[in-house]
Order: sequence, then structure tokens, then C-alpha cells
Amino acid sequence: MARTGGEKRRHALIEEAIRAFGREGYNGASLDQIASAVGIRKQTLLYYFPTKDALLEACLQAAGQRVGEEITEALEGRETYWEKAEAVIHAVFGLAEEWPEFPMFVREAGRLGAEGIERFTGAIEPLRVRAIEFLQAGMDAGEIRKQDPALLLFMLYTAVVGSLTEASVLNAVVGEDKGRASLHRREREVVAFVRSALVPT
Amino acid sequence: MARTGGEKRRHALIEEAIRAFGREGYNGASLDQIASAVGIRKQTLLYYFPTKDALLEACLQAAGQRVGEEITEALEGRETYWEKAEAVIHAVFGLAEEWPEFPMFVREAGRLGAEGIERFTGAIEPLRVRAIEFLQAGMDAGEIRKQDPALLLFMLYTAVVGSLTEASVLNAVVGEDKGRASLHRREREVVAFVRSALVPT
DNA sequence: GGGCTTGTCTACCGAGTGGTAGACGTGCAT
DNA sequence: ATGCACGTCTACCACTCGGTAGACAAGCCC
Repeated sequence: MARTGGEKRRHALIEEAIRAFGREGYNGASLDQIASAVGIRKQTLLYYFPTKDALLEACLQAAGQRVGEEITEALEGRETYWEKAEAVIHAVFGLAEEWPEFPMFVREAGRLGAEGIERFTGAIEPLRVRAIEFLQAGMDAGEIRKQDPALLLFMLYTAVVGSLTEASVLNAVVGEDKGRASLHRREREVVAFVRSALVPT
Repeated sequence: MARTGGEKRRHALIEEAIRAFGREGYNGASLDQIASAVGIRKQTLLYYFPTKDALLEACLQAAGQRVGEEITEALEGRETYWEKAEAVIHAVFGLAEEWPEFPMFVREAGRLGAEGIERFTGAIEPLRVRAIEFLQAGMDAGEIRKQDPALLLFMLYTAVVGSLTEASVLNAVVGEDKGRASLHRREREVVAFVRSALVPT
């Protein structure tokens, strides 16, 4: 009916698809569901993305780009090692607050195998390199405990993503979880946790 | 054809279902697939578990029981704070080594919402209480950095489960991952990470 | 030997999935 | 005015899924 034009539709579909994939998982989400949430029929969605897999790839790329921008922006003007680390964590938590399905989508991307996550990390590759150099420099300067920087980066990733995605576990363990206040408490906890993991002995 | 008897079949089905749910996710795994992997037809599976959901619940309970036994056994005879913590991590990593889909299944359980994970943690409840008391005692004794013990337990959970389930991410970040040697290296890294997170300032 | 429970099967169904074929209308370029 | 690419739709297909109905066979109890 109304021709909303191409690029806007595309963006809306990707955003909704990330929500759906994050909430229901790749297999659990259906094209019908995603399309009608945007107000169009499934066949129109398939006009933009010829297959479900193509839609997923577009989502992965968009997600990578988004998180890349967010982190890059957060890093601007930060000087000390600790300011930088904290800024990144804060940026990711902020993204999760405004877009709760986002971390779940990233985790789902990891579940789908190497091809999937590589599409995502590909858009972040420069950041990854930068992060590893950052950690290595910190170790050389004696500001960070000496260890394998890549594995440390991985541990930091799991700590942040885990504390964002395992909310139901948190609920079962802590007994209370809902709401923004809890998210902020978790952020403080992650920050403290990471800080003490980075500090040299 | 051959009547293999009840309880053994049941166990085999649960074990295979945990594998399938862990690998493909709840939605992605099909009853047909699970049944024929055990050598029977789907309808026979439905004789043991009337619905897919019933099968899932049985898996959750079994998984909880298994991990509970594993940890309880690992804790026997451990005395110091650090021995205990390390023993638990080692036990979980050992379980993951012999049964790679197990951590993935636990994570999937968390994704399915509160009802799911509670079925699982229900079987571990005593251990949870024990762990929190343990952490609290450690803090009181000045052996562990002071903080909210429940949140700390949650952080430990995400660190361990994350480092076991996000293998594809690790691969993308580190560049190499396969094999038993890598799992052991990751275990050492988690142990070091946790240790430094626990140490009081 | 005859019923009864237990286990396994074949056959089938309704719903939902990802994807194809193609009609139709609107606006821009010529 | 006409042609054509773009966007959206209806109709449909092949397939898979979870689940039902019911036949059937083997062991057990009496």
C-alpha cells in the first residue's frame, strides 16, 4: 500500500529481527512474526532479505557495527587504563538497557557456530586488536596482571555478556532482579569484579 | 521389537535429549531426531514423556542432580577456601570435558525463562545455600574481598559457564581453540581469574 | 490359557515453517 | 503517455513439527 521506501524498512526489519532472534532464538523466531511486527507481510520481508539466513547475516553485521560505534564513542577522551575499561563496560550496559534483546542476540550468534560470530566480530576486528594491544601495554607497564591478553579479553567478554544474559539465573540465585536498579547494581559488580581481576598481585 | 526395559531407556533418552537441546537449542531439536539417535521411533519416546516439555523437565531435573552430585563429591575432604573453590571449578570443567553439550544445555535452560532454570537450580538449592554461606564466611574471615555474596556467586557462575559455552567466540578472539589442551588452558585461566577476583585488596 | 500391563510400532493429522510464483499498483524517467 | 523498476500483496507449496489413535507383540499373574 503505502510505499515507505527501501532503506528505512530495511533498518526497521533488522532491528525487529535482532529483537526476535534474541528473545526466541534463531530457530524459534519466525519470519511471519518479524514481518508483521513491522507491519508488513512475510513475502515483503523476503523481498528485502531473500532467505532467513540472509536476514541473520544482515543482523550480525548491523549488530557488530552498532556495538563498534558505541564502544568507539565511549573511548573518546579516556586516558587511563581504568577509565578506558570502565567506559567500555558502561557503554555495553547502556546499550543493553535501551535494547534488552541485544546481548541475547549476541549470545545466540555465538551459539550458531563460528560462521555466525565471525560475521559479528568482523565488524569489530579493529576494536579487538586495539583491546589486545591495550591489555598488553597495560601488562608491560605493570598496571595489569601479566597473563595471555587474548584469553583475558575472552574472560572479560564472558563476564560482561554473561551478567547481561543470564538474568533468569541471577533471579534464581539472588532472589530479586527486575528493573533498572538491578541492572546498575550488576554493572557496579562487574566493574568491581573486573577491576580486581586486572589488578596485578 | 526387543523390549529393553523401562528405566534404562528413560535414562538414555534423557541423556540424548540433553545433548540435542544443548547442541540445537530447545526449539531446534526435534523429537524424531532424539528418538532415532537412541534407536527408537518418536512415538515410543512420547510413550515415556507425553510431551516435549515433559522431556525437557526431566532433563532439567537430571542435569541438576548430576551437577549436584559432581560438585558434592568434589568438595569432599577439601579444607581451605581456595581448595574448595578450585575443586568446584575443576569438577565442572571435568563434566564439560566428558559431556560437551552439558554446559550448553544449562545455558539454554536459562534462556527458556525462570520456570526452566528453577527446575534446574531446585536440585542444587542446598549447594547454593552452602556456597553463599561459604562466601560469606570467607568474607567475615577476611579471606575473600567483601561484597554481596549472592552477586559474587552469580559472577562466578557466568565466568565458568561462559568460558565453557562461548567457545566459538573464544575461537574468533584467540584464533585457536580446539581440543582438550585448550580446555585445560581455559580452566587455568578461569581459576586465575576467579582467584584474583576473590582476593581481598 | 486368558487377561493385563508394558513397550514398540504404523498411520495419520493440524498447525506452522521457509520459500516460490506471480499479479498489481505507484511513481519516476524518457 | 509509456515503460519500467520498486514495493507490496495474495495464493500456494513442500516440508517438518508435536501430538493422537490404535494395532500388536511379549512377558507376567492367576
